[in-house]
Amino acid sequence: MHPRIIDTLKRSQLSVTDSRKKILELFLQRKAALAHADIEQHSGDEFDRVTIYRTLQTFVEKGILHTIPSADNSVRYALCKDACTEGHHHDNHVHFMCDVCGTTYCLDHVTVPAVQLPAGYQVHQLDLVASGTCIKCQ
Amino acid sequence: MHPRIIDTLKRSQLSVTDSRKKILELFLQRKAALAHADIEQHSGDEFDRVTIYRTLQTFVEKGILHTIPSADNSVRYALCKDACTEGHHHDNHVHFMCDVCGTTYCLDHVTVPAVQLPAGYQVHQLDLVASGTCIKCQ
DNA sequence: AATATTTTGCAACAAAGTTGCATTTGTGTA
DNA sequence: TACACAAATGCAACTTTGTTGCAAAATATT
Repeated sequence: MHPRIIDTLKRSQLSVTDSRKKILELFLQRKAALAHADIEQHSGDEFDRVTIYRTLQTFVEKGILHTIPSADNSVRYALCKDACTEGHHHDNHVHFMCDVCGTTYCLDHVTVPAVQLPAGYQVHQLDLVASGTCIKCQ
Repeated sequence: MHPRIIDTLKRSQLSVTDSRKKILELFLQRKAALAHADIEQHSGDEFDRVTIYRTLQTFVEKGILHTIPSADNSVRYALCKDACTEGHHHDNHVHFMCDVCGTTYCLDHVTVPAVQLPAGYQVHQLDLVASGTCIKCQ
């Protein structure tokens, strides 16, 4: 088990349960973002579907995961950078979604450039999703 | 009926049907983006749910509408700029989603800035969604 | 007006997401 | 360690959302 798992859960004042440990481990192992369905597959029949929904929701609320918008009605989740060392951290990085293999990546080192919006729009968040062909699918 | 409706459909080689006229008119009337559910509400029991799904899909394929990604599992649709005069036109404008009233706007005059991605990622599309508080909800 | 093509509505289904509640598991404390 | 309290899980039932095939209806073509 990844050494940060327990810490991460305790820092967020969450009970340390099997499903949370397993789901968090999944995200730590794979660098890519995961949709609900991916997690359901990877965890087999180990946990109830409802538990997975609730766990994801909890993790988002606690700032452990963030959501990545998509145009295909399947929201992906990814670890918040430094979630396991510093807690919630808003950094507005770019996401990349591969049209071929479907993998979604957090490009942690590419930040969303500032955008000048018309007067009257107060921006709280900026999501930039690039899509195309990823390194592996060229 | 909006004068451009018939033209738009014919230019895309689509049969001019009641549901298509009505749905296109909805988009022409309201400036904001619409989700499937919005359309279902606004058209009452006039059309079958399936027809609405298929119409939206057709309009996207023909370049009449484009999709706007979201993090809440409800893709919005909006008229492609100049869809009714010039056909499909790729312009990568910014979208704004209001957290308060839920309205999604196309900011046609704000373009998505170029982003430098790591080598190996081939970008075909860029979607920038800003969220926060819109003019009406301040 | 007659025929060919396209679109629609229906029905049945599949997938995705939600809610309430009893049971189980985890946490803090004596 | 055992106890009591709090929190999380699993189950069942349900709602919502999206898909598919096919006959009937509407539209386009001649």
